Amino acid sequence: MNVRSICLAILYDGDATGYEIRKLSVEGEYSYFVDASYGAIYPALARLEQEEFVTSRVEQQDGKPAKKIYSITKTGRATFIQSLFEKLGEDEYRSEFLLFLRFASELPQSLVEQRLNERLAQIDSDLADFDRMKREHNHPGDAWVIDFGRTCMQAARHYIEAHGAELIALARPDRDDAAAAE
Amino acid sequence: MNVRSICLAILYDGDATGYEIRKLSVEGEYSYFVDASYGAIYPALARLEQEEFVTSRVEQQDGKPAKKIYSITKTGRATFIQSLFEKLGEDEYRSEFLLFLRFASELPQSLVEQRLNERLAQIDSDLADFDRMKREHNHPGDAWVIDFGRTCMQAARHYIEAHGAELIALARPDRDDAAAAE
DNA sequence: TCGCACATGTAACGTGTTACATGATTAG
DNA sequence: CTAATCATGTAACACGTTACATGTGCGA
Repeated sequence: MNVRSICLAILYDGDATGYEIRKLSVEGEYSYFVDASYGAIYPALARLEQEEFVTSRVEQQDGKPAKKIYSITKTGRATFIQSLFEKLGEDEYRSEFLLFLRFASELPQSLVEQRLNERLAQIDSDLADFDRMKREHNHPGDAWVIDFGRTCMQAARHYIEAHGAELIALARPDRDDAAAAE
Repeated sequence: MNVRSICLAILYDGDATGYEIRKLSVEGEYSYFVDASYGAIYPALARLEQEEFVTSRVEQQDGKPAKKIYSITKTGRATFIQSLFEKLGEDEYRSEFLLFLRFASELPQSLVEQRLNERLAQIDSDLADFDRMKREHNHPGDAWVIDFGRTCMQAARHYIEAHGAELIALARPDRDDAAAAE
């Protein structure tokens, strides 16, 4: 799933600027699919425009810099939907958190406990995000996908709450942390 | 989480060759943390050896090419554990599958249904993998992490089984698929 | 007045992938 | 006899990030 596809997916639901696309993909609803920077988005949009998958118009604003608003074309829509017919790339999950937990037995209890608590807080904040998104969602499939995410997150939360203590018990008593680092 | 760290994490549990590390990270237990290729692993190991975080010895084999077996050093161990004390990178989840489902309303029902079934099959195969891994696990934290993964996957599975039909209902009746691509 | 939000864009850089070179053995 | 597995390594390439350039207006 490259930056090009993400631009098309976002523009599918409505016009946007490069600036807005980046925001959506880093902080917003799309952050669960991608995480793209300006250096990737602006060139991608320029190329998409050349290929006539999107068009742009410039809008002057007083005080603020001019905006370059992109719209998806009919060809762009067709190409994007067509790409969904092709074999999907595999989902990928990369978790430094889980790698950390795997080594709980080599780490001080206090650190393991802290990381577990941080994760619970993170999940709660994500869950709140999902609720906000669900209120704002516009696309018909959104609600389903959001609830899917919520279900998985809640399962993770419950597991940590039910079994966190077992992991902490595995870790090193706190005086030992100098030994662990040695 | 770069390739260097993964090499250290794998070598932490025992000696391995570059070939074996790649296998573990693509097909094996580590595939849930990374997915590294030869072109990344071999240079990383060479650099780690220069920095004295690992050592290597060559083992001749009859019939097969010679192996270069890497071992982690004391410094390597300490450095790796120390890196776990530092602030963790965020988990990342990238799912083409969810992006696809988001656009269910633009796609033919048969395709949505097929993808949902493929996913169920994929989850079952992952679940079976987890069971195998749990039998083979050597590291104390492994069992916890594996059960965590299993819990999340099972939640995903149940959600798809319980709510898949709602998504299919949202999709386009099958005659319509030419229109969707247009 | 400091820094942030808005807004676009480029150049240097980092990191990892794909494809190739090499070559014996074994299973189908 | 073909393909896969074992095994290491490199070079070309793709893709994306970080940092910078540029400039205004607003809130703390």
